[in-house]
Amino acid sequence: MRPHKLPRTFYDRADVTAVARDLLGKVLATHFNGRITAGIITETEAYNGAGDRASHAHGGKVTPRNRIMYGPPGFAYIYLCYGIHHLFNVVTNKPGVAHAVLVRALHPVDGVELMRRRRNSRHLSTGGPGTLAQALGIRTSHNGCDLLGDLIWIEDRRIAVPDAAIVTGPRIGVDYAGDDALLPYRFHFDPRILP
DNA sequence: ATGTCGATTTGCT
DNA sequence: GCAAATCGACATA
Repeated sequence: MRPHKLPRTFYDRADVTAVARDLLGKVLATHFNGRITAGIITETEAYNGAGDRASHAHGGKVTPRNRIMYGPPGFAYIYLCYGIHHLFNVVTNKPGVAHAVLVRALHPVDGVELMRRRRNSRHLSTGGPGTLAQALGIRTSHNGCDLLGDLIWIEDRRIAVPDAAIVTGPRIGVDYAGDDALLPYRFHFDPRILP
């Protein structure tokens, strides 16, 4: 059975926090050099574009780095953080509206051995935004990748995450954003509830 | 041209 | 618990 990729309409929504919540339980997959690695999304954060002081697009500013966020929904925004970590985001909403969802953590399901090798670590950890990108082989060169293409996609495997299992809270590492740092834009759940 | 800081992780003290 | 790693964006000169 071919992967059931999320349609463009999934990403083309006005409420970026709704997309962030609905991404929990979906499966993020990469297919590089004939090898597939994938994991269930367990943690996300919404970034609400121009009006959000924590967003790279705050105030509507455009740079070579963040311009992909202003494009159509369903594309990958990948940037380098602290000079080292490749952070993976999903662009949402209409062109011109720079909404994005940061994928912060995964529960590995496919290609676990390859993920471990990429991490070059004894323990496979995909519990942070930088480590999950490394485990999936995602790099800044994949910035702008179409999530309905064959390199990186997100699929629906009908894994239900009940509202009661979801914890909502303020985003991580955005203390500089003033009041916006307090917004409940972070969504996560404990992967131990999974079958 | 130079300096500071960031949507972080790791290893060493 | 702290600092190194190290690049893009921005402020200051």
